[in-house]
Amino acid sequence: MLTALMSGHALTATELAQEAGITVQTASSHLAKLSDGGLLALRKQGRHRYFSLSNEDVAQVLEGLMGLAARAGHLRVRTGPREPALRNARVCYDHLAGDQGVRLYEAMVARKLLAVKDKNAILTKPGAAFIGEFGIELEPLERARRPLCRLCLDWSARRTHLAGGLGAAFLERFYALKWARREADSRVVTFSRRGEKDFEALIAV
Amino acid sequence: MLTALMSGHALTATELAQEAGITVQTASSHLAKLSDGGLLALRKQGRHRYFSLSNEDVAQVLEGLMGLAARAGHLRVRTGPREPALRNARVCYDHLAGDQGVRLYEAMVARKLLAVKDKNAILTKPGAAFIGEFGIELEPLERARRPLCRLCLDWSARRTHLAGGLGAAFLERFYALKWARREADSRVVTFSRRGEKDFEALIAV
DNA sequence: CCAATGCTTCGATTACCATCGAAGTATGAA
DNA sequence: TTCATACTTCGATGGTAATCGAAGCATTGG
Repeated sequence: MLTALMSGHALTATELAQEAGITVQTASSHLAKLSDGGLLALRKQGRHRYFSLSNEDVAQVLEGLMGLAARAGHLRVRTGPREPALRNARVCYDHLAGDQGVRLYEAMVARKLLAVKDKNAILTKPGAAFIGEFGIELEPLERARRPLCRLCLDWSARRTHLAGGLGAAFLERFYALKWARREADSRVVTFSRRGEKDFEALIAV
Repeated sequence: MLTALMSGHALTATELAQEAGITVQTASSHLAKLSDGGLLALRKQGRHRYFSLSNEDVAQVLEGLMGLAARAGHLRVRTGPREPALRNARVCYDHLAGDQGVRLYEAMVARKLLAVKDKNAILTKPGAAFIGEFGIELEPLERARRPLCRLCLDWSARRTHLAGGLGAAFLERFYALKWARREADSRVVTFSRRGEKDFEALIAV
């Protein structure tokens, strides 16, 4: 919820609950605590209650915390109880989104397999070697008209993951290796126990 | 423990446990988590393990967090389980120390009843009015040789509270009003239920 | 090699917090 | 008035984390 408020916009309790994937009751209790703690400002407007970060300092500290988390590779956003599977791993068009998608992307950036500049990603030389070792053929992807690497924003509009031809290739490879499969009638991607372990090893630094 | 490490010195697990008022076992588990999280750096030296903040950014973020907490008046340090009463309120020479002592001091600073400059505190005009209303006679204190306002550091050497003639006068007044009493054979100061409430009201902004 | 010191790991207990259904309050619309 | 919407409060539940005693590991000094 705090991350959502980093935009600077004021949001209602219901919107924030949706953002966080929790019920309004739960959100209400947390928002009350955050307000009491002086982190949030409250503006009543009719039957709506708009919450926003109380000042620039709060945003600054959050920015700092997120920076520390990102550097340590611990940006795994703690998922709410609502639809946890969906938040963990899901299909976004034809590539992997959700926590696992974000982790894959961030690990690749951290290991300099991807070079990100101006919201565009480029596969580095070590990156090309990496995907080759993982069993993805680079050539046909490069020949295709589709861009190799694109960045995709999560619904929360805060978390980036890898899309484009390479993103799709990764997911296909996960399917082929039986690391994961797609649930019927759902966007949920389920990792097998074994697959999860191998996936962890793949993205480990 | 993080606060203790803000000094920039590296400290051992045992020292940090003492600082936090917890056992070494508990400290060890927390230190392991903080290290895993990338907040702490570890230097082994013989049978000692020295922990320190891993980099300047961590210190920066902590500083920011403490700033937010201080501004909101929520600097009440979460006390460990060991000797909680002692940490909450105790006698330091002849004035109030522990969380309650710190809160009193910080509330007075926040309300500009005390002006702090260069680690010296001065009672402001509103401050003089405040203590008068509270039933402390200023004149005899000012005539005494003892300094009116002195700042005293907690054993943790991180938390400031009010000492000097005024600090002593406050504690005396708390005794006189039956807000608090000193436990026998102990430095612990116990607030009555009523006294706690009135104390809260006194320091409320 | 043994004892002492510094620290970690294990296991069990306890306290606490998040969570959400249900019910209550407040505002606005019909 | 009555209903609908937005939100909070209450209460019960389950899960999780802090805590510490006991035991284990590692280093040093004798």
